[in-house]
Amino acid sequence: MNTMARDGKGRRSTISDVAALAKVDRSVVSRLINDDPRLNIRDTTRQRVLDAIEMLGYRPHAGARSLRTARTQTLGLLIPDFANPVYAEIIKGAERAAAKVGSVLVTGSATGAGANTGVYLDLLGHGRVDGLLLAGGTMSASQQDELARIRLPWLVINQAGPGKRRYIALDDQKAAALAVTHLVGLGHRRIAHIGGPRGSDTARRRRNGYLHALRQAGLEPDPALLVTAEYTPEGGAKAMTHLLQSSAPPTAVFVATVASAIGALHAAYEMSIAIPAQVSVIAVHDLPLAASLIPPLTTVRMPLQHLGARAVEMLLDEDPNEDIREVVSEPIELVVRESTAALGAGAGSARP
Amino acid sequence: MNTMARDGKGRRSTISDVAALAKVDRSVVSRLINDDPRLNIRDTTRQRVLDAIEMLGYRPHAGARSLRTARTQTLGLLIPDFANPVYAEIIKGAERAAAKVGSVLVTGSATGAGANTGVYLDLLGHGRVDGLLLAGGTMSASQQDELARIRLPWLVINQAGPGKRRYIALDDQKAAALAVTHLVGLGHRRIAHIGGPRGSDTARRRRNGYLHALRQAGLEPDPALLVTAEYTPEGGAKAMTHLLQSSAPPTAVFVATVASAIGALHAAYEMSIAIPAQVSVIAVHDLPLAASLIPPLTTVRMPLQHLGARAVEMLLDEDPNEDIREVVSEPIELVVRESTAALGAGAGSARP
DNA sequence: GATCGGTGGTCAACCGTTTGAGTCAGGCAC
DNA sequence: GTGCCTGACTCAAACGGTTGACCACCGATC
Repeated sequence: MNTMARDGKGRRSTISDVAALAKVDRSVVSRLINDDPRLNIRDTTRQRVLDAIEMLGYRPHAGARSLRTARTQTLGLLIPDFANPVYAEIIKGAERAAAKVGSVLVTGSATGAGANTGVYLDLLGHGRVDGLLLAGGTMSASQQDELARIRLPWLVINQAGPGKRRYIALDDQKAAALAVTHLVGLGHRRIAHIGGPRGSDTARRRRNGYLHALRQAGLEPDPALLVTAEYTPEGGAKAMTHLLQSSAPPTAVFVATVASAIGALHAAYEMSIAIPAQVSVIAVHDLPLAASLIPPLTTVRMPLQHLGARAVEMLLDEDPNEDIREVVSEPIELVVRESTAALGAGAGSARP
Repeated sequence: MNTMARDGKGRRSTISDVAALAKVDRSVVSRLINDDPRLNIRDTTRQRVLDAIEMLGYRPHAGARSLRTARTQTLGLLIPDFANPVYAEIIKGAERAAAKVGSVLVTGSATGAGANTGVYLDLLGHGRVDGLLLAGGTMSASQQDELARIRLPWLVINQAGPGKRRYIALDDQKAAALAVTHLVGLGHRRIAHIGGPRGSDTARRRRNGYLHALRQAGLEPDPALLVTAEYTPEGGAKAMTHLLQSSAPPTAVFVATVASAIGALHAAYEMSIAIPAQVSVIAVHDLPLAASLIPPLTTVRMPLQHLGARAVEMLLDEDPNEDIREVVSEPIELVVRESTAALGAGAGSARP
């Protein structure tokens, strides 16, 4: 009997197929696969059911289940671009945290949907995920309202500030201060900043941290040393070229992210300017890549995986109607490699 | 009336709430949002319904819908690791293709699930996605059987070979031949290969292409010049160091992927070996990053975005019970930058 | 010999949508 | 006046699981 559901090209088998084959009620099958403690079952019966499941290749239908239970065991993460390696780290942490609570994390990028977050909000909006994480990018107030209206728990990653209601962010200001202080400690006075794009919240905070740390060190920021760039190698290269061509170039550069730093190093190479002999370079985010650049890049390590994991936890634990504002400050630490050197160490420290 | 569903902290609004508020039957609402051609509706009624939807912030419940229609408008993509930038390109292409047919692509990585693909098969298995794309990694025959049993359309990206039943892959053999031929054309005879990890299918095909192209050029492959490495900078660095320390080092190296090439360039830098003056380096995959390496990396460009897009199309178009074997060979082309040079061009072409 | 408490299940309502089939009022042809 | 059509809806049965309530049987207890 029931071979139709087993080997036909036809429909997938359902819980009723399993129940019929095992000669029990559907509810027994359901309680068994969910280990419902209210289930009392003979070992022989249990085995019959398990055999039937195996024989039919039965998997519960996620839609039906979520319809009844109002839970999907799925979390969504929306990022602007998979090509930015920073997100790979955040995703890794978030996936692990999700797995720990028996959920699966699915990630999508705004590029695919024509940079239109709205499309994803529609598609993921209701009954597909239990919560939505929004990383990077920019979020308008109306988009926040929209999210709240949908009654979906949500959390923004790395966008802080007074206009935001539910976020978790890294302490970018501290990271910037750490970088600038390192350069100052090496004797640098003309310290430039290749910041992130306008509108980016992390860029704003790192820039503030840079300005603040300079002043703390008794240095007056020079507007000519403050430029912006996309978070890409191309952006970083353009900005670095601009800085190095100026009449009074910096002796050290604090780059807002490692992707831009790759371009910055490359621009210096193209102009035959030795790093760190002539110019020191330091960047935020200690990605695996950083150690393999030429020269190995001095960075400020940020707890990206932790950020992703913590975001998942808060999304699930906190009341979806309350505001969330959390800033992660630990551990943020300097990783000194070969792209920074003391001012005036001169060509002596340059590689041949 | 019905304020409960609108502004209470309570449940999300359903199609019934909308119908009640607009004083029509649920079916009218349903047909309206799906533009069912069988719907005849007065303009005033239509507006009432639209207003009710807007007022309640109504979104259809994806689970209920997929339960009824047996479609989710969602496709899943499983990759081994988000840190590998090759996948960023594939994802981009796949997302765009999915969006074009009104679906959303969600991506997950095996790392999050403890490297256990099985977990994802369970979670995504049934009723959550309309089809599953599996990229990279390795797939056993039993896993293929499992997928077939679940009756979910699936397709493997970049794993070809006789044991595989449903795949789409790039012509890695051609890419390898292009690389080797370029090096041979520059006069190189001792050409090494830093291949991908054992078990990787792309690695196997690139290695075969390398061996075949060498023989085509009348060169006998030297086993000492054939090493393997993980698809990471660290892996590439280790392999390169090994090659360069040998008593008879190569004059050119064909690296299986750009991530490893980053490490290879770095290893040469650490050993003060000039690229390309002393050793030429070429790699597969022309990622944006390649142009920003030091020196800019000569690569073989592969249509990664096209691969992702085509995978989505085939997943949806082809009969899920038939085998699929497609190899994409066009466009695959050489991108010459500065990491390769003619044999014996000597230190003259090296940068200061 | 009626009652009690497990044990090992069964029954049926419900979750939110979709969709084939049916209803009903009004207009038109004959 | 009857029949037929059409426009504008309404009705109700699925879809596949979950879960609180219920039941039949059996051995033990009072």
